[in-house]
Amino acid sequence: MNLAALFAIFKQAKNTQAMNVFLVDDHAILLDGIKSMLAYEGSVEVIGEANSAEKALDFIKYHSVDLLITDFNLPGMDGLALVRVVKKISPNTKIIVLSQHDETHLVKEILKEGVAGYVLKNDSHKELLQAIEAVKNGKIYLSNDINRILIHSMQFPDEERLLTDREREILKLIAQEKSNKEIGETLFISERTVETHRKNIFRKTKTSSLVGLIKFAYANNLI
Amino acid sequence: MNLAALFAIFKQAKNTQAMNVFLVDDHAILLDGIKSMLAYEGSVEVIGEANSAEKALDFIKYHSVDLLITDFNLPGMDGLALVRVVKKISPNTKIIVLSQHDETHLVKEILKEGVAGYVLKNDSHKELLQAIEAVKNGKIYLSNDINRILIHSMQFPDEERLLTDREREILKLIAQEKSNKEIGETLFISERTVETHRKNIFRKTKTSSLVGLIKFAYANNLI
DNA sequence: CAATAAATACCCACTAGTACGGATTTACAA
DNA sequence: TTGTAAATCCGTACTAGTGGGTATTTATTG
Repeated sequence: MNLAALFAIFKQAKNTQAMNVFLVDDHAILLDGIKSMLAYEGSVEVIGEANSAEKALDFIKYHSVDLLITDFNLPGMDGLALVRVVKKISPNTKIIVLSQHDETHLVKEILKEGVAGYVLKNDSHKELLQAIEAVKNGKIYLSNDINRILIHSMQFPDEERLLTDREREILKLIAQEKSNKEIGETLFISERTVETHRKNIFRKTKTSSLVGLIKFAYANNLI
Repeated sequence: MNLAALFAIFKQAKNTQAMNVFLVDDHAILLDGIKSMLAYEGSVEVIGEANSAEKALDFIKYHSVDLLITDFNLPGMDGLALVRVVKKISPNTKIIVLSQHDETHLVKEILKEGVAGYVLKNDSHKELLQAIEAVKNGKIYLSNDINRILIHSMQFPDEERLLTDREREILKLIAQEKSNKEIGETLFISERTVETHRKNIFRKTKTSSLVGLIKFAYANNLI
């Protein structure tokens, strides 16, 4: 009998009402690490994993999942889109988002979708375990850093909506290598209007070069 | 007595010649995951961890480390720089690089420094364990994907040196929001020369807009 | 109702960069 | 030695974008 088997017995012994968990992350190492970490916990059982949102949906469509732990950045369909679909097709599935991102805008965006937890990859594993525990008890769990960010955004509400929706839309098109003219044609507005938006975007993001703007777009996950 | 304690006893029992390991990654969750994963392995003992290259060096300066497992992307000093310093101050320390990057150029760059292993974060944890096992036996371990990349680069040697050193240097400066004039002043060359390089960079990278170029720079870790 | 924010649109002057072009020196490999 | 690659440099014409304005309409909010 090996250690893993021995371990399984112990786990089962203290396992009263285990919650089934499905993991999504494109980094297999991280996935394995979390699985390994959860193996110590009798309260959860990992029933599956996927390295993309699409594969995760394939599973969730046909299986009942209590808890979904997903990365934000995924190849193809991203974490936000996954959350939206899961909330629709399986409303009882709780979701914990595991992300690198601590930008106010992104955090708020995904919290609006009604996720049960948000933990940063920079946080220790204890935060994740606490989040799982909280979710089991029907609570919402945000890691310390996220709480701090949200409080900050309440204290300085002007920072959060830096760019308007339209400006954001235009910035995305700029990042798609479109010229002002093309953007105007795409959005059915005059090139002059695009220029004005562009000026405002530069002013608001405190950048003066296109390069700086693209960096901003990267930092804010607009690319 | 809890499970962890019980586990420690088993570990010690089968522990013959454990290798001490130091981990470096800026994502605490990943760090915790790997630690948890290695806890099953009697052959290695994690003696420390750090979330930055600088902190890792502080430790390595005063302690003997058999194996260093480090991320490539780190805040501040990056993995490549860390490897170089460690190879200098502690030549007997073996190094396994754990990275998201599979760009030929980056992989070759770090392999040149004489690391003992290179595993992608996309690989499963088995690859990492195999790498550790190989390193213990004095071998060099490259994960499957990395091997494939290296073989590909041998088959298509023209792809790897897409940009010359000078062009790379100039691209970095472009990405730092410098104008052609400023770049010329920085490198003590004429603005015209910078223009020529710029043209060549655009041609070689098959991009036509600055935005596309910045994206290329991101993809190739030049930013 | 007044004030504000967002989206729309235009003018003018200016500059940085683009797109052609061509050219020289150095170094290294066939 | 001949050829190639890399790095250096220049001219001219053109365009896209920058920076400075101003102004209108619509919607929201105090």
